[in-house]
Amino acid sequence: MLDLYELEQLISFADLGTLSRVAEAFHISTPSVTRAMQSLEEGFGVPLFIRGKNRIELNENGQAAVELGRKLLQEAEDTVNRVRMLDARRNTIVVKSCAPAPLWELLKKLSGSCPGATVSSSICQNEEVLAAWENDDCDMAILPFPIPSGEGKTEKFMEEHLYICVPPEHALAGRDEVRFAEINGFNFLLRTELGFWDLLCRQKMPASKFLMQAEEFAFQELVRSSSLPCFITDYYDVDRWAADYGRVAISITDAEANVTFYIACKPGGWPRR
Amino acid sequence: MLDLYELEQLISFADLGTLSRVAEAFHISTPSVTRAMQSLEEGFGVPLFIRGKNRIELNENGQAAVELGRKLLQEAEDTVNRVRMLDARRNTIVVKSCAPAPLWELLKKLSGSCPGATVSSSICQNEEVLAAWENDDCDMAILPFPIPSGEGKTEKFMEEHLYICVPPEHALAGRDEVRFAEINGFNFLLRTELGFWDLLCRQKMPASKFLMQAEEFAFQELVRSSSLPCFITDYYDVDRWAADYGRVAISITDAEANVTFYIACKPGGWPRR
DNA sequence: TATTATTACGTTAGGCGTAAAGATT
DNA sequence: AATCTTTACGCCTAACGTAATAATA
Repeated sequence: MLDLYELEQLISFADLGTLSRVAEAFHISTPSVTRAMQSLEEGFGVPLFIRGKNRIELNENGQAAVELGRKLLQEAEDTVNRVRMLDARRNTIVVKSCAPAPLWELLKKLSGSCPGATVSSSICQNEEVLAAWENDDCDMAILPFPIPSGEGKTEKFMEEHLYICVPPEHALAGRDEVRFAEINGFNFLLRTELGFWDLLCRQKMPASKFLMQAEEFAFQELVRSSSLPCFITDYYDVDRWAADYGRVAISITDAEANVTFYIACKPGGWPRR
Repeated sequence: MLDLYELEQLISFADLGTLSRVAEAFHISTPSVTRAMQSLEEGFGVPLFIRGKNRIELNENGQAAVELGRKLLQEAEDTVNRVRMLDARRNTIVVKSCAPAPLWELLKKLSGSCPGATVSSSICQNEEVLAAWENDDCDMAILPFPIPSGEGKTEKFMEEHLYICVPPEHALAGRDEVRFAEINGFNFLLRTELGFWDLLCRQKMPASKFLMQAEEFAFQELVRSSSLPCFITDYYDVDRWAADYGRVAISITDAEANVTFYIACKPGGWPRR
């Protein structure tokens, strides 16, 4: 029976050129390597080397064994990796969401209903979420529209309403509500990783520029210290949030700013089997 | 590192259903099998079994490992077999000939020039020889016409002339020479394994029937005891051969009965490297 | 009771490293 | 002298089988 460890040494020999270097690389003695190569030859049943008194090199069989052996080792590695992947995939709930708030809401619920489960979540654009859902690359999908779902079930999950948040001295501060068209052209502070909100803002306010901030802390400092408007949603207590930063919140009335999120779940409960 | 022996036991377990049967099949003790399965689980890094107190079965990981493992084991086997094949192929000269006589002649020469070599020879029809030559499935080819050969070289090898051999009381016994058309309709004794001669006879003498004899000894006895005509060629001493069986030899004058054999050799001498 | 998996345990075979030999550059 | 492969040899681990345990059908 072929020994993959010995085969690995053979391949290392092909790469390094001398048994001593193989021994060094594997942290074993040179006699061990010699014996491994002899055992390998025995296993193949044909000579693999041309032996001089103190030189050894691959013959044509050996070269073929190395080439085929590389493939075999790769396949062996793939074999265990695939099983591992399968296991990992089965024990993790993969969630793709188009926005942060409904994802957080879902994670909250999951930590209650599936306390042990590993959850792998990511926020991305609508199309990406849809693609993942259709390719079975996720177990749950959150989108701002009903999800066409043959298998599994899709249902209304939550609503979220968008506000802008401006300092009291801002031109719009006195307003009760606004429309995208009115704020198009203003520059905004914006968090990254907002999923479909990001794209929506750029589409509805093509004349605006957005100062992206990846870090929550940096974002908060900018909100506090600058007079640039930013966004907030009713996932938070909007008025208290605005007050904390010395600002006022103004509702956006466009239909697109008032979103209903839908969630789809693949069938088969947790943990799977 | 994955141990193929352990993997083989896992697969055997999938087939046999119980560790005891695996132990029996491998002629080892049950604890050995238990340990092998534990070691395998360790290697994969994920559980492969659902364990009861005295029951054990594959879980989903285990089933995947079995399926992938089967492939891997097959590939491991293929790996050593291919190297073996390569070695065998390199150390044997494969000869395909369309007829016995030039093959024997070649073998005689090879035993002189390549005393150590293993020679694998076979006699078959022209098309088969040509196909083998073109597919690199043989090192030397013998055919009754010049061989179209990009690589290697082709040259005239020998001539052979066909005779019929009849008892003195036979209707044709007095003739000096004959043509196929004249002997069409007579029934003949014929050896098997004659390659293209066989087909030639059937084509030139469609009205004749041929009593095929696989064994040389049986053939000779029939030649001696029956009055059926048979064939002989000048690869032997035709007159002496005929006399030994109390017969006379008559030359066939058709062009097709007087053949020039050509031989083609793949490049690269012997032994290869 | 018969079968099965697993643990415990003692023995042994085989694998490893050290040391040394032989050879080459 | 330095490097390299291979053999010899002794130790020691680790793999194996026997026996025992526990549980099930």
